[in-house]
Amino acid sequence: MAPERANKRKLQAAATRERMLNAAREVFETNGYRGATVGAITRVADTAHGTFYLYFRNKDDAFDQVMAAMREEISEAQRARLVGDPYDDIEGVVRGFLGVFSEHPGLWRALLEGMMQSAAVERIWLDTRELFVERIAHRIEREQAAGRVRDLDPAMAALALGSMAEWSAFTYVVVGDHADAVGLDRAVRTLTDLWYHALYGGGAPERGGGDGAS
Amino acid sequence: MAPERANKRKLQAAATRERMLNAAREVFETNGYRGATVGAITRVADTAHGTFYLYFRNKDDAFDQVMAAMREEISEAQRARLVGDPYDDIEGVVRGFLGVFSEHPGLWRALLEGMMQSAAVERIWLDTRELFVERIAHRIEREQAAGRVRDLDPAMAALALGSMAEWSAFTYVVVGDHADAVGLDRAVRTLTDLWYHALYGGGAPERGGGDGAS
Amino acid sequence: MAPERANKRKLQAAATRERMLNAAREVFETNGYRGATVGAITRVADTAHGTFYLYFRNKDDAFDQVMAAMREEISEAQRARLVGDPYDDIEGVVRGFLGVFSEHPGLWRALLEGMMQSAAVERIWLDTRELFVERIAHRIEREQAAGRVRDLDPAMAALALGSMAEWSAFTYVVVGDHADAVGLDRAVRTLTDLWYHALYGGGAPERGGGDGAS
Amino acid sequence: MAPERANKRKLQAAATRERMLNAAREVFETNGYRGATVGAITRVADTAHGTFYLYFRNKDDAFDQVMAAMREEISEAQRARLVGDPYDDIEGVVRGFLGVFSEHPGLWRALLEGMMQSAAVERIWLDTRELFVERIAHRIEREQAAGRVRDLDPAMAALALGSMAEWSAFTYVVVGDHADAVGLDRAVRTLTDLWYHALYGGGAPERGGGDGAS
DNA sequence: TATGAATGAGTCTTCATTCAT
DNA sequence: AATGAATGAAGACTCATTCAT
Repeated sequence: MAPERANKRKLQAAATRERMLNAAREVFETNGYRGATVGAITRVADTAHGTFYLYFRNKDDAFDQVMAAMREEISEAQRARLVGDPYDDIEGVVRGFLGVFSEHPGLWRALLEGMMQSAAVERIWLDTRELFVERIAHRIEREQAAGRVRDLDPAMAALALGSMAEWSAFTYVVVGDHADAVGLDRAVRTLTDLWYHALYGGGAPERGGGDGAS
Repeated sequence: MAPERANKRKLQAAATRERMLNAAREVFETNGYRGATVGAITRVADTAHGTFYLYFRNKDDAFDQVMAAMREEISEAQRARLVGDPYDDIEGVVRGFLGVFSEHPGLWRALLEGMMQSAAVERIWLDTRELFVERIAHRIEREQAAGRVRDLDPAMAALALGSMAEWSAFTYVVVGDHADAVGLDRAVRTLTDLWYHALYGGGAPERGGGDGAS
Repeated sequence: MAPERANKRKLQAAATRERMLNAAREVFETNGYRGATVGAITRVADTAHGTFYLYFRNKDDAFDQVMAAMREEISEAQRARLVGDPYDDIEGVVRGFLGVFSEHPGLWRALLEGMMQSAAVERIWLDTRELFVERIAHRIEREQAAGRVRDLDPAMAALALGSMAEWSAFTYVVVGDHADAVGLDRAVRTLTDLWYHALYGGGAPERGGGDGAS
Repeated sequence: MAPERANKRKLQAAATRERMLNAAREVFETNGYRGATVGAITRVADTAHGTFYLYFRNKDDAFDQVMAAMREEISEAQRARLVGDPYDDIEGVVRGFLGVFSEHPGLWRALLEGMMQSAAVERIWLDTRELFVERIAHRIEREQAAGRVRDLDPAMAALALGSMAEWSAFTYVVVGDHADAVGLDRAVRTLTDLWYHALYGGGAPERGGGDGAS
């Protein structure tokens, strides 16, 4: 009997939590980080103002939880393809990047906005970015070990290539608003091509520098 | 006499304007976009609160004027080296990017912060970025015409490479706080190397895609 | 069986009540009146939030119950020594005062804080104070009847001497944080001395006034 | 011309400040420390909410300024009579105490309430109290030097006698609401009498202790 | 008896902008 | 040209209390 009682209440609470989380996502998505107010979120969630603080410690925490869900989604998507043709792999990564940005443009904008204002959000962003960059770095190291990629600082190169993808995606998709299939494809092709050649691109320049990172 | 007096007034006004502009730069630099308040700026400029609105329409306008000065500076710096060895040229561009970020980290942070919050600042950022990207695109086109760079969408490629440099710089220098000579050098070398190979990198991948943009 | 069960329930309830009361005391002691929140109390008591209202009508009621326990303790302590040498008796009373304050400084602070905010707490304080003042007044009357103390309004004098002890104790022990043995002793000696002379102090002033209250 | 302009504005500002300060005093007086809200103060002062922060750093600061005015008033009143007949002097001090409390009962209540909640207000109270206690201590020392008062710790005795007056006043006048002339007189007479005898009271008790503080 | 989810009123503080002087 | 007093909207967070389970 007791468990039933508890169950019903827990169910209701879970429903509220979900409503609240969805409301938070929606509000951050449309209003940006600073523009998202607790009042707006509870209005959408259709709860009392105070209820917000039952599920989130504060605004940053709410944002963190929203982003955690997205991080999960990304991680899942990236896990998929990992071994195969280098070119295809890169294309997969690039497409993944652009896909994430085009599916949640508002959220990324909010993340980038928030990281400039709140140390807590900066932390969230760093965590999210690590997902990408570390994976890229490992991949580069593996290819270097296999002798397929020249000598380069893997961490720095990963940061650079990840930055290329991230900021291109943000610039082109979020700011430039090119989230249509055509625009996306154009971006994927060019980014993949550049990325591929950047790593696997043939001979060193005449006046050495390829060995600069050694 | 009257003209002299008028002259004197004008001179004084110009001095106030300069003091105000410098104060604005300083405050945006240290406090960020949102953190910069009119009160802080006038306090630094040592003027009355209301005087701010004599020289700026509003906060965005002040930021615009601050960034315009920096834009000028950048433009100047980039104009310098343009023809020469491809590798050296790229290194120059990359070094320029990183230099700008490491010299005004707070201002860039403020720019990036502001662009997420204000359409006006977004416009400022777009203008500033154009300086870089357009120049890169032209260069790529020229190199393609000379047969030294393969077929690629020049605009998209410029956006991608510019993004790589911009976001790497921001991530590494501003957020990561690697503004020391060693860190900067490491970044310059790797970015230059990747950029160079991305464009001039040898043979096409086995399963064509380099021609994807054609 | 039924009675046993009922018994068991009652026992459990009593245990919960005690836990709750102790928790309340602890929280009032450390957080003050306003700073003591229902949440903090239930957290310490390790019960659900709502359980608080099973044992207390509200915050004031909880405080009342906490203070009732202390009042009991004080009453006990004061009952002890009552007849004997006047000086010793006064010293006993004074020491008692200071002892109570130095043993529960937080609680007294909370009492004094609460009485300014809540009529209910003011009532509690008045009740607690009566314990002291009335006893002092009786004693003065008795000594007057015995011809050992001059003519004075006993109620007013009791209020005055009680105030001296109470506020000295609060000021010196609670606010001034002199709860060490040395500080306490210094206070006891001086207070006793003043109190003694105030009542038993020799001749009337030249320009009568000792008979003012007659 | 300029000075005239400035003058007019300054005059207006001074008027606003005064209105605000009076409003603050009134609100603290009637609502107590915690009950006084910025909104209530600006409503009474008939200004915008934000104007409050033009004249006060925050609530504590407002309270401080209100109390500073009262402190001034007290200091003035106490300065008056200092040398003369011991009994008269004490009566003057006692009457001063009670007068202050009976004229601003709400303010004292607020002070005592606030000091339990805010370290800043505690500081204010300590400052205010020093006015009284230090003067009393000096007086005692002088009388001891003149051989008219027996050996007693002057600081502790001053604290005790000041406490008697302060807390009696608070208890009797503010809480007990005896601010009428009759009640006040009754208190003044008894307090003066006790205070006088406490210091100048005849022979030491049979079982020494008067020299306890030596 | 016990739980704990939900409520919503209440408060301080910041700041861009205006305008009379 | 310069001043600086005044505005008032906006927003995050707390907490005593209730009530369905």
